[in-house]
Amino acid sequence: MKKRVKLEDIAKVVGISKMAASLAMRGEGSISEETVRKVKEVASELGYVPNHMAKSLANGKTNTLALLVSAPFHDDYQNQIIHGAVPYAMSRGYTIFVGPMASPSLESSYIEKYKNNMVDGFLAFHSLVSANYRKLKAEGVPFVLYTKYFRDLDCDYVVCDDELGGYMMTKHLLDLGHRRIGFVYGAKLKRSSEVLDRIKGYRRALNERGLDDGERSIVPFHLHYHVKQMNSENILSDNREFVAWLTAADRPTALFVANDITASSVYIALKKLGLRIPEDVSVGGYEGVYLSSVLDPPLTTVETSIQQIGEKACQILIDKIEGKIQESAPVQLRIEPRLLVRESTAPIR
Amino acid sequence: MKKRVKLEDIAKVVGISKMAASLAMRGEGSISEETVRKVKEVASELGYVPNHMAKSLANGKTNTLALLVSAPFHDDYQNQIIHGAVPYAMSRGYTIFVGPMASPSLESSYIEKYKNNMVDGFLAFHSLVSANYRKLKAEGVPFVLYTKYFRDLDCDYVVCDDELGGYMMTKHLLDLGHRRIGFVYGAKLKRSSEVLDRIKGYRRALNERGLDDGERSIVPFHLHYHVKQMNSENILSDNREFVAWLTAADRPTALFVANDITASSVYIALKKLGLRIPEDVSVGGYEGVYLSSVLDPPLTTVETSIQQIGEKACQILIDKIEGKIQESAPVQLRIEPRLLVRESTAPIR
DNA sequence: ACCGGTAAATTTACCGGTAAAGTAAATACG
DNA sequence: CGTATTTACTTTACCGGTAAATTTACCGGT
Repeated sequence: MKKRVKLEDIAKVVGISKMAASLAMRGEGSISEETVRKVKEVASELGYVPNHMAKSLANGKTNTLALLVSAPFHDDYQNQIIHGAVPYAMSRGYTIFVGPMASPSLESSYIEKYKNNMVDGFLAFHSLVSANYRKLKAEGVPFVLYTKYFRDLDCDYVVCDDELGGYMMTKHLLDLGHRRIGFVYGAKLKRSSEVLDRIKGYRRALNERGLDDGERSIVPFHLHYHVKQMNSENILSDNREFVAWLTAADRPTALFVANDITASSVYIALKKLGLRIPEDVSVGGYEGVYLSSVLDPPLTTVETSIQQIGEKACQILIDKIEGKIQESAPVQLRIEPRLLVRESTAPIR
Repeated sequence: MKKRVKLEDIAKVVGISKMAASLAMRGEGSISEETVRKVKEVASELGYVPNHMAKSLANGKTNTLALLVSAPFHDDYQNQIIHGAVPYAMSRGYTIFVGPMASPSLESSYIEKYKNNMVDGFLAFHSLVSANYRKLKAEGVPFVLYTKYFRDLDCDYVVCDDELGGYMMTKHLLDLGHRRIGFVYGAKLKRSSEVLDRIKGYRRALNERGLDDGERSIVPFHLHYHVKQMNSENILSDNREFVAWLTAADRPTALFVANDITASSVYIALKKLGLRIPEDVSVGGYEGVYLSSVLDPPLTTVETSIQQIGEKACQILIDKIEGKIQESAPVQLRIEPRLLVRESTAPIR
């Protein structure tokens, strides 16, 4: 195995100092066109590849970001974030570490990596605890949250306009004639900003028609991520509140489920209860992931451009890192969602 | 912002040379217990965090791996690989770059990163071209393939025992009395090792009953990844061969679909054709991703422990990098799958 | 008192870049 | 024509570690 080619080798061939070669390669400083040409020629002849570690060590910048993703995730939400962020980052010369937060402690340990000089900043799908990020902010470490933000911490984020999305879906159901519209959320996501905002939009729409009854029509749902065998009895016994409500005389005629994957579980539960979608109950979802399109019937949902969220978040992060965004006020973006009407919602009978 | 603490700072406090501090921190060389204790104490007091870049530059090892994942992927297959690999890697002191192969050219450009001294090795879900990996092998760069391997390149890999899986599913369908069993694969995956092996198992099972009719019952299926609106007319018009076959007099009574996500599209097509699952056609899938459990009816599938594949592949890669595996013969692992019988397959009527 | 051996460090050099300051020759300016 | 400014580099020092060679001190044995 022949030794790696380094700047010095090029310099020697061209007959200049390694510093001149360095400048020539980067097109900085004042180096004659002639020399630049020669250096680049020799570099490609010798197959020169810059040593990233040396570069990073020298200028204290790694051109690397950490992308913290949620776990477990069984739809393609996080995939799409990755697909939005990574290629964009590449196009700007950055690589991305992906950190699935299999356990809460992992989140902190990823964040520790920053301290090792491994990354220049974070893209984060945060867990409930804001402490980690409060610390990052205090230390001036660049980070951008995606999909959900902290209500008690002012920082950069890119999210879907969930309040609007919540409003749109509820409006859609109201327009179909539904009056008893339930809101169902995955029990574990209880108080995430995205759920809270969707609820806000939901209640605003109800309010406009004087139908808001507070928290009463908002119920949690325990979903089964690891349904390997279809022992779907569990799905009913684990959701007594939900079942009681759906079998009551004044059961809701429509359900707005906080996200598609939860909706997929709700579908199973409704079918178990003998309720047809949409004849007996209309169901609306949120996210617009692939999953929603293969459910039977195809799920009406609020589609958010997930890839765009990933890309935008990445863009903001890099801009901040490179000082292209100066204002001290945080960048807070809300991407407008789109109502995607399919076959799981129908006029009330 | 106060300056980072470095080894020299610790050394100065303890009153030794920075080299001694370095050795003490790593527990190498011969440093007195007393000194080691003191160094570690001071280190934690001062909040010392080693500089990863400096370390890497000095010893030519980055403790970083690249994980190349496929794209687009709309189920949780790649997620599970990530979840298998990343935490395991962390536990051995490695971090992982994730590279979605949004375009074929990206694959090469990720591989180039190795040359920048950015990673010690690769975990790869390869595209069809073996050239890249042939080159890696020639250069002695460690890499482990997962899920699919090259038939024309002898290297390390961890895959599902797809021949066995194919056999198991086909046997299951035969045992249910089916005699005309079609094999359906995603048109784009045509000749990947995993599909070929599943076909091999499928044909072996058929052969045992003298039912193998060669390639005739093996048809491609064009699936719709981006079904945003449910214009599922396309799904039929894009799959004329499939439709013709399923509407013929001697249509298959069972379909073995090469993977769950394709099966989800096949479901839609079958429903469009007015064929009930499993009453009219039994359908079997492969992979056992979450998606398969929320389809209606829940899909009978061949479950492979995807996370385990990710973890194993990572383990082998790290072992190779660290020289814990010496034999020159490649490590080639086949993880045994499990038949997961749900409701999409039933005895022939 | 002399020797080899070893524990506990230290010194030197290097990994492969970059920033900052310095220099020599060419060009511009009043 | 002499000085200021550019242009095109070079030199020096440093980023924060590590490997390898070297030093120092102490030990028991003869």
